[in-house]
Amino acid sequence: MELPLAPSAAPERADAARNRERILCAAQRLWAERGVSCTSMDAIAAEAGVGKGTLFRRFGDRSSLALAVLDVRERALQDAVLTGPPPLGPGAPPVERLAAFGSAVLAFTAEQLDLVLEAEVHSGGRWMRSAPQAVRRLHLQVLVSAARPDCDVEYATDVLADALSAQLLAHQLREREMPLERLQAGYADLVERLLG
Amino acid sequence: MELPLAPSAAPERADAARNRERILCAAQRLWAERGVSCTSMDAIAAEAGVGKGTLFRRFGDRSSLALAVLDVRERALQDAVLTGPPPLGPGAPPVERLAAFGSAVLAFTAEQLDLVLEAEVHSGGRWMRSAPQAVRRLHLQVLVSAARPDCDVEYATDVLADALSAQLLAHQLREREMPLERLQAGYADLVERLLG
DNA sequence: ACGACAACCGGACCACGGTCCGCTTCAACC
DNA sequence: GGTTGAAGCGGACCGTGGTCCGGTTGTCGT
Repeated sequence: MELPLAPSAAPERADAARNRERILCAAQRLWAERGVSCTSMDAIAAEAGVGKGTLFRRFGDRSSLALAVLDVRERALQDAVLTGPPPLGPGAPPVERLAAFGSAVLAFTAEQLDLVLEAEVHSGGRWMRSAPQAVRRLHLQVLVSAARPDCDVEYATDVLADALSAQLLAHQLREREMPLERLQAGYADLVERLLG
Repeated sequence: MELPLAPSAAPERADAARNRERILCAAQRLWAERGVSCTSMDAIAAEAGVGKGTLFRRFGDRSSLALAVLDVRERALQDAVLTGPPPLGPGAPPVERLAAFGSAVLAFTAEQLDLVLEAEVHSGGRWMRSAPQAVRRLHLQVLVSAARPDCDVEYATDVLADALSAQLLAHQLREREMPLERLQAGYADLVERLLG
């Protein structure tokens, strides 16, 4: 979560770092134990032994905190995409990579649905601009462009990104009770139809 | 918003009906004047000359009120779909009807983006189950099924419905500054690719 | 006209997310 | 070690969405 956009960014003070870690741990623990929607920010601050102000200065708001908690796992996924074995990693044809990417993201999101929902939904469009989402989008766009440059690449990318949203996934998984495997297959089919 | 699910539902008391109307008007007026996100429920209750409790008992919560305000216009769209001229109404081949439907919904949503966002986003998945959304979904599903019964109809329906979501539209319109016409064309292309 | 009951009303009340500002603590430099 | 300036801290505070319950008002049967 440290964002040293410029290398000249001031280093973090020791107590600040310690508190950040404590908050992250507390959030992870409480959200896992009591559920995301049943855990207030006050409770997290208290669990971390920290004032409310500290929490909010560090993380801005609730959905950003969720994003920060997700960040570690997200990096693992990014690594697998950038340097892992095909078809998720480089080496396979674009359409196959897209299907594999969809599968991976769906699985990732399904594993921690509530958390991703928190980050994605209650953030007034900030989600789309968040770092991990931007990376995902870029990856999709590159592959779409490689598979079928003769179409509206941006629009196709939007559709493929949106089909992986936590909201849609939550609806499909919980309301319509569609199993994950079916959604993964459906996404693969969508990719094939759209770009194949 | 009266929901006489069973015809035997108790009739509405006169003052209750009057208050419901006043609230609906006040909400419409204030939201139009000051913007959706800048208008609190307190303000609406005050403008309507009604207690807060009345407002919330009638409409449950903020997003449901937004839904109620949208309801009138939604009906017009439904009529056009069910009894209007082709290609939006009956008579055209399914793929063309789907493209026309997408166009209409996108235009409808774009016209009142903030309101639809309010109804769609801040409602913990209740949006998907709302009456208008259910009708839209059913319509999509029938057409998809007619156009291409040999695929995962439910999944395709989900994708086509999701591609019309206000969140995606807001992102495309505001963040990426894609003009509405482009999105309508993109949707038509999506339909063609997916089902043609 | 009147009484009785249910539906309805309204605003006090609560919990929560988020802000603000006076005080504290760190760390860098003498 | 002492001084100093700034980064950091925490909890009082605010506005908002949403709930609750004692009092009121409409409606219906007589």
